[in-house]
Amino acid sequence: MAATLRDVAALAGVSIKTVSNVVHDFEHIRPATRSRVRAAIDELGYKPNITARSLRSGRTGVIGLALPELSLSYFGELADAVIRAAERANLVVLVEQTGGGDRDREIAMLSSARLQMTDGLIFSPLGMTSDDAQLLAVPYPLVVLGERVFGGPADHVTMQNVAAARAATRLLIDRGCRRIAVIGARADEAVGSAALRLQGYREALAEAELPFDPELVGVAEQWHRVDGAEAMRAMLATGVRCDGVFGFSDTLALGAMREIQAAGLRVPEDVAVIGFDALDETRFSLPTLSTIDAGREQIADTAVRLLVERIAGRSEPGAVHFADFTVLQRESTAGERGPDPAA
Amino acid sequence: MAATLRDVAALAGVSIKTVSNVVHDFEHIRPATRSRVRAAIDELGYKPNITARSLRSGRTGVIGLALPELSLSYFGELADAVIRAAERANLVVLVEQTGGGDRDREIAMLSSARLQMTDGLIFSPLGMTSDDAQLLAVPYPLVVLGERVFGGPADHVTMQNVAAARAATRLLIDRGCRRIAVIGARADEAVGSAALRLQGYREALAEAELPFDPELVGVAEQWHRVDGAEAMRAMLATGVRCDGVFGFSDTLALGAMREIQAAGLRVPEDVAVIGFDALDETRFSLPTLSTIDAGREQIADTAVRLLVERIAGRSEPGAVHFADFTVLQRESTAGERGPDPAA
DNA sequence: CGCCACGGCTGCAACGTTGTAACTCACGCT
DNA sequence: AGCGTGAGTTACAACGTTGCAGCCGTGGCG
Repeated sequence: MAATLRDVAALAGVSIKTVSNVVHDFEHIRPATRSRVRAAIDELGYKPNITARSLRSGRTGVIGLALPELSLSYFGELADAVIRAAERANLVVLVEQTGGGDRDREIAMLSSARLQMTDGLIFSPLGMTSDDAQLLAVPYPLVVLGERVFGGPADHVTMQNVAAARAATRLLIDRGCRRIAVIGARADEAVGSAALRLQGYREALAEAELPFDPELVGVAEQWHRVDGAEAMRAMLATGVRCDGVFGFSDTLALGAMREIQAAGLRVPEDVAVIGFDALDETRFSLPTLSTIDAGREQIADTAVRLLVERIAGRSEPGAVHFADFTVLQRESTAGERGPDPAA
Repeated sequence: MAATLRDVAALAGVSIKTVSNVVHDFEHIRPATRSRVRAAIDELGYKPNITARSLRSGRTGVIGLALPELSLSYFGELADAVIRAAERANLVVLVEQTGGGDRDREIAMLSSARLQMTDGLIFSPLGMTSDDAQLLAVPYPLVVLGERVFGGPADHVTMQNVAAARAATRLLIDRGCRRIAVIGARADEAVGSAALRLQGYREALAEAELPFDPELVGVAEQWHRVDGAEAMRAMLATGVRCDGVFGFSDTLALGAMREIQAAGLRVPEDVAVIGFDALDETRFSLPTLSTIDAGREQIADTAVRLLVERIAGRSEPGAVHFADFTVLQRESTAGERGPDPAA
């Protein structure tokens, strides 16, 4: 059995509370008493019982992180960042998976008994919509990530999807691309990353006075690599030609790039490609993939900071925070494209 | 404030203990009482306080998972599998990162106060060695994963590295490869994945009576994609020729494959490539990458099962469990290679 | 008829910690 | 001498739960 305050107190010949005071570096303790207690602590190898402390204080020092799937690189990298940010705040992270966009599981997670021992939750939904916003009125501190649910009663940390997508598209336009395909649109989606990035794409086209061609919109309900490949293959098969591709995620872009190359086209000479997310692996594809760093580290830091503030009871929830983004120019959009000979 | 047993008891006009009995589906309760208590529970929205229950019972229902980095795909997928396996056992997972092979951090993790509220730990070290085995004698249930520490006093779940590496090499040999390079050896390593996989490689060569050529051993201390690319580039730069490459991990193999293609060689026609780990993304590379599924799901299931047994106090620790492996034959090793014209 | 068994329920103590109030000195001031 | 002050320490209660012993009443059995 592990030693308790009582054991230490008995050995040191003081009261339990004095030992507790020593553990907490309380000021008014005689040096002699302090060292006697310290010795007893060392001798018994005493470690405070966190569970008892939690019961007493109402805090566990644990925060929950609910996200779709760790095996998706984006969420693996996000969890990495959240855990590191939490560690800096002396918190530890309990990770739950909701599956890839399973709305019911996401909603169930919000009232899961498994989260009881958590001081608060960072929640990244993929299946809920703004219609479900009122479900975010939970009786514990909550910070929501992502683009699925807006207008809820919780703090919200998100990225500048429209502006970042506009910048990505603009990069292709500046490089000389005139027929730019997107990969990753969702058929029935009004909110969410896909809709916002599509909006940014259209804004960039409009700014450059380029026409919007529905044939250049590749639909992909899931955003795995295979989905990007299939969408690209389908587009190429219909004979639609493009000189630039904007993948709404890096995995989509990498899948699409594979199909472009398999079709005998060169990247970036024939088709330039840019992704979104700045996954580590984009630095090592062939060619290296240009992408958007939408501020994942900053999102993790901000989410943890907001959650800590909410746990401490400071500030009112409901604010929306946008992270900064960066365009990462790599090989897949390198070079300058001359005037289009076919135009 | 959340409702407690006391509140429910007062509302239902029964004792606290009766409410507790209802919550726990205790048998001998009059239906009338039961429904009255149930109604009070619903009215107040009572949820048991897990922290208090933990203090009383000594169990938290939380297990720890300590691994190097979630942003490495292998560990992201491992964590995914562990969390799913834990969920089936009604456990929730607290994830800690030790960094990529930081021995001191790994050792510190074993006695971290942050794990106090955990019933046990699944630990995947990357920097420790068998010299540190006695450090695994911790006063809580522990299951160790991986190839770094053998002979410790904890349960151990691992993969059949030697046999699986032999099978991977054998696949290349059967395909007709005669000069097979490996990527991912570590200079100073006696134990660990690299050493074991190198041993399997050498056994397969010996079986086929092929010579072992040190020039074909590519060193890579880290196993990111960039390390595989660099090792391969270095080997190609020295003029060493090979017709097959066995990457000790999928990321290494994918990095190596990129360099092979960048050098103007075709995969699999000029050089066949096989990896190790069966990462999801190997299904979507160009060409798709043959690899070894070393039994990640089974490892996660077994680790959770053993930990549960140890928490329950059943069985003595110290056993080593080996997962089954599968060879996944894909495009990167497709086709039959004729007799080597240069031979 | 007396006793036991048992269904149905209650009260108390305990898990290990911490906040609050209070106690005991020693000291210095009036 | 009497009193306030504050350092050093302690006792007690409480956080919300569950195990245990035990209470009361009813019905069956010898």
